[in-house]
Amino acid sequence: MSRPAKSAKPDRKLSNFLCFAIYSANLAFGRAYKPILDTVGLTYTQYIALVALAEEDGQTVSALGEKLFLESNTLTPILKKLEQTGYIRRERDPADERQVRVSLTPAGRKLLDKDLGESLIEATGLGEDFPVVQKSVSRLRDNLLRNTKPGEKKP
Amino acid sequence: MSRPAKSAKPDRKLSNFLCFAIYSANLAFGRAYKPILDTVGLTYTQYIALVALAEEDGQTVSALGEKLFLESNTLTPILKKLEQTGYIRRERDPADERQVRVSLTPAGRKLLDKDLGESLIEATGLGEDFPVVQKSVSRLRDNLLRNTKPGEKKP
DNA sequence: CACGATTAGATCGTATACGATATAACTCGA
DNA sequence: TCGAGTTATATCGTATACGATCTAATCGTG
Repeated sequence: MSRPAKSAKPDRKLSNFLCFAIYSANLAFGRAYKPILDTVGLTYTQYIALVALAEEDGQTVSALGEKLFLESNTLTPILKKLEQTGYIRRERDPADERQVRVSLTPAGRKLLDKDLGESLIEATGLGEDFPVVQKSVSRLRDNLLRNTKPGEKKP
Repeated sequence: MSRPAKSAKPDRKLSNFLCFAIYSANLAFGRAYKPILDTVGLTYTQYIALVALAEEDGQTVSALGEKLFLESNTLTPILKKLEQTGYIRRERDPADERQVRVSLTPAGRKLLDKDLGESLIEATGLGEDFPVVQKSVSRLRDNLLRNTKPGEKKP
């Protein structure tokens, strides 16, 4: 989607598309994190999932999915991999066998103490705009999700 | 990566991670575009590739890849799909048979005239901040790519 | 001009995303 | 309480991303 324009014919250039800016910035983050995460045997998404898990231990797959905006079809394989790597545990909730509770292992907790992304803060070159951009993009995401919920129209 | 903090122990919450904001905003864009793009039989990435192609017809795969920050391993299958769907043509350059020139078909050009993302501008809820966010995120991307080039260090 | 080095695309294997569907566990009303 | 409906997770098929590698075409240098 390109930026708003008063004129009838907006500039249909890639560089004016906000969606492309986000898309390509996401690629860039993935690449920036790769060499760092390779040292601990994690992928970008796996790392993000660990951070979400750190906020609250013993979450169900759906709860984690709500934080991450992902569902079980995507999350299950990722969590299985993280379990296999030894950073998390997955166990059925005895009180409701449908649910799977996910928790950090000591290895997982130790990993998160390292603050692996610290070195990238400077690499963004945003300086004091950092929190502003972070908030704008989060707001953008929330608005998009709310305003385009499947089958819904805005009032 | 979380936002900068003066304190020794920054808030390691998901919501403070710029990379997560970008990651999830990208998911949100993909979902927002889906119902629109479904009507013309395109995926999100395929659509972005078409827009990049519209900037200049007859580009090589690498040239397109530079605009999109993608390489042939990702781009080739996408372009083959777009050819199959009838929106582009792919042909070896007679002057250098290694290169593949990609061009829009009339159907592809017609599609791009429709301005499919227009309706999402409002859904971002950014209002007049739209171009500001677009530029900040693009800058962020460029900085990340420049400052973390494989094996390189900043001076 | 021959031949090793380089270049452009393509292919393959792995890891996400995600719609559609499957499966097992729980809920709730007749 | 029993069976229909619901819920939580998992599975499957398709489409990206991307490192590693392959192949064919071109280039460069002796």
